[in-house]
Amino acid sequence: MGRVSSAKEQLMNAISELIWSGSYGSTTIDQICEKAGVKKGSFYYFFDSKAALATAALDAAFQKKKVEMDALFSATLPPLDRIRNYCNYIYRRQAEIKQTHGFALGCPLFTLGAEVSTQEQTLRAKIQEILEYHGRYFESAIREAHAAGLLHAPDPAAKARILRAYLEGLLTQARIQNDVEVLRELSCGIFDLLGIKEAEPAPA
Amino acid sequence: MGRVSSAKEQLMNAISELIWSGSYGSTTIDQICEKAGVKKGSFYYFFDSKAALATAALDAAFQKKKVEMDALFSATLPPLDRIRNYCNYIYRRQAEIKQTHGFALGCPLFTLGAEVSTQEQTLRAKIQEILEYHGRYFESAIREAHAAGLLHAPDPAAKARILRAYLEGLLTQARIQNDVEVLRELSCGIFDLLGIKEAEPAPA
DNA sequence: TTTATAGTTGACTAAATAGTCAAATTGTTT
DNA sequence: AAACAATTTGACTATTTAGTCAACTATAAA
Repeated sequence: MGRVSSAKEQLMNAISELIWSGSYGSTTIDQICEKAGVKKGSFYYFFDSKAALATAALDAAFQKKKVEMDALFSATLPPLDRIRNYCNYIYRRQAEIKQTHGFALGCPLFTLGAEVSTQEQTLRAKIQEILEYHGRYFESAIREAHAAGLLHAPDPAAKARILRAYLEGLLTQARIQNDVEVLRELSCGIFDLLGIKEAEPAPA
Repeated sequence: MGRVSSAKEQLMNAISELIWSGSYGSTTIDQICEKAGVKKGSFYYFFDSKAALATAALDAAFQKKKVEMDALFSATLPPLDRIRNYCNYIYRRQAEIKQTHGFALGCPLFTLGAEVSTQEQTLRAKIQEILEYHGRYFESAIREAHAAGLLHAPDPAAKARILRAYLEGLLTQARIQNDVEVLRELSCGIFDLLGIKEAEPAPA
């Protein structure tokens, strides 16, 4: 009952875009509302603050992303292929972003986390939660690869953390240098870290 | 002639602290001035903008840091010891920061770079310059280690980039999780990436 | 078609923020 | 000690920003 609205979704999309292409601190509520085509009164009808909206937006974005991740890390694939898949996916995606936005934007979660982690604790907690979730895809693939004797990783969780540090570091380098090409090294480095020889770089 | 002043230095120290412990976007000129014990008029007497001050501050901070870096990567040390040195230094330093600030702050350059790279191009350029400079310490150590047959790295520059991506990724993880302990894995991961077996974690 | 409910609007206030400037002050040089 | 140049100051303006609210509107259900 009552009228229905897409304002919530509009606002979440708007803040995601603005933070990713700029930063959390530099996006104002007015900007968000304008981009969303929603008046400020409606903003405050749905959300208490910018931080609350951002938190909700992260959740919503991850629900969408999860579908893609599940496909890339599908259990039907050999475990190392899942990781390779994901590396290539990241390169392609960032190249696409650079094409459309003019900037290599890196990982929205990690960038935002680095910015707000000392200031917005609920946001920080949400980001940490999602990042950990991402880690599980790696952990599972590594565990399976280890069991299959494809590599030596007695502590898959630790290995996954290392891999993700490298991955996020490289993505952030891409953002800072505004250069997607640094991501060509992604899969090489990952397989280096896994102790596996793998010559071919990401396809162009 | 005329009077002398420490306001410039005060302002540079203040903005460095504030950005590191918070973020670029959330530190205001008023805050900077207050922390520096300097009136806003003086701020604008010395600097055109927050971005200009930040750029100057990065330069100044790096001049100081360089002395430490030169010592840690001293040519008198075996090349792999330099890298191990630096890893341990980072862990100790971050632990110290967490002690005094209550937060693991990570790398100020990387965090700032991630935040502003799409918005403040002169800042971005300066950050990139300094980060590249840091990379040279690694590159040189790796080249020397390779020449000495301590590891296999035919492209030391590429290897250095990979190492630094991992290093910065891990530091940023420490910031996001507000947990220094993730840095225990730093040297293990680094030596993994270098293709060297090394069991012992960072000392407590 | 009424009614209750969910959502929208714009006009408003208060506070924070960036940026300016003429006058005052202080240290250096002669 | 006079003159000069470098720095400081506080009081100012203009803008941006967050946040509020009562009146209004659309829709689903009764």
